Amino acid sequence: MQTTMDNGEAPTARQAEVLDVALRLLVEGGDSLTMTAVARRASCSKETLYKWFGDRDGLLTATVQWQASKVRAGNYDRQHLDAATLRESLQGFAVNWLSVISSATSIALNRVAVSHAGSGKSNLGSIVLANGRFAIGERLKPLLEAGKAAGLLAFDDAEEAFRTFFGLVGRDVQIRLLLGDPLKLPPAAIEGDAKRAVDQFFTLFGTAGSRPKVRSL
Amino acid sequence: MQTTMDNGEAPTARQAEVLDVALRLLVEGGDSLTMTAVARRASCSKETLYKWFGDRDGLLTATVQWQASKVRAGNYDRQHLDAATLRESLQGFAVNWLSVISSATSIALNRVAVSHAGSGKSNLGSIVLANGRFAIGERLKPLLEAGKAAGLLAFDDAEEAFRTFFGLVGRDVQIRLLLGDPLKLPPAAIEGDAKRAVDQFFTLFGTAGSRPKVRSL
DNA sequence: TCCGAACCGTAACGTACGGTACGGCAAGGG
DNA sequence: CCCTTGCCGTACCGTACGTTACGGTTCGGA
Repeated sequence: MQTTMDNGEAPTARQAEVLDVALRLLVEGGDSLTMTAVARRASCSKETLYKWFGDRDGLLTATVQWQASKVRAGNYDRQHLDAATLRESLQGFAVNWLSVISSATSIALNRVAVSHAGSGKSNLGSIVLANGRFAIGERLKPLLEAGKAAGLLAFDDAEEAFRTFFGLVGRDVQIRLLLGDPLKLPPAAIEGDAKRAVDQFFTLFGTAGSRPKVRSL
Repeated sequence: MQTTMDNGEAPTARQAEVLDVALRLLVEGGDSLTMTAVARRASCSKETLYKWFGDRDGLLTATVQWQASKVRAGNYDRQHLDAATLRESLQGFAVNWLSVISSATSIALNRVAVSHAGSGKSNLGSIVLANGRFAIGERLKPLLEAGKAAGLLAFDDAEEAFRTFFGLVGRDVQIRLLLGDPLKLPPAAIEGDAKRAVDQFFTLFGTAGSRPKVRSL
């Protein structure tokens, strides 16, 4: 018999319950996710954990994918694109991204994925990368291309433009949080940062018709 | 008796040898740094390790500080500052920073620091942050202030300007590398990224007299 | 020459945790 | 009613590793 979750099947309600417990333990402290702790907190037996997830890495992988499946947001594809809606969409992306990377869950998940990328004993890093950095890239690039097609943006390579946007939005936030900096990002700060980043992005890549009134902060 | 390295004293030659071994093990794989492995590779006894560093965390801390002490670069403080030298200095910073964060040593160190920041059992995160992100900030801000005083840059808050510079230079590089993305940054790419980042920075914060001829990439 | 300090090498201890085995219980199906 | 299936709870095993202990060697200084 093989484990229940080796493939891409959705977890059952009970399994989701277990994964939520795992997520909570991960947030509480990187290494407090032991099989025994999960079993106790989820009121299930270790035998069940091993049947469902194979081993500890399997549980970790399923947990990361479980969280990823919860975060996935809708794409921004509009028919009508003018400067205002483009700006608004970009700001929405920035707010969403900053909210995600500053959340306790994301920080915990990225920490464990970074650790495992170092030990090379699983591909948690790839999973987090695919559902974080690359997922948002793939969702944002069509918007950038649309902006370019509408004459609102000017760039050669959408990937490069996105990477600059990524840098303007995230700056030093993620690495500081991962390293334990007690940085606080209340909603107001996120909103302000997103607006500044989008302004700066338009300063760099906007065409004459789409420039902000006020220059960078 | 207390451990030899509880304070800020410089390690002896023999201790430096041990710390280099620890560094090498850290690079080889996050969790391959065991006390036994260090002792064997450094041809020293575990007893000595414990006498010198107290415990495993002490050894880790000393290792991180040892690496930090090797990286420290000179400040860029010139008397004469024109647009060209400012640009050159910023580019130097960017090249240096990208080289550091893409080095195997830095990646390994940041990984272990991130892990420990999650477990909260030591302050490796603070140390890495202080010698990385914040050290470069403190070294760069005087340069930015000088640029502002010389009428070459315009910004309200040097810290905010620096954070934008940080984002433009690093973009997604550090998180991708930490998560195991097989991203290659050959010297030519670093040079190109640094130039692009500085160009963009001048587009955002440069005054009329210091703007680049070519707009962003 | 003798002594002690520093250090090497190795053996040993304690523990935490991943993984397995097994007994018991409840539910559903023949 | 009985058998199977799935699961809980717990006890257990093996191992890896941090930490300690100890015997043996080198070396400098009295």
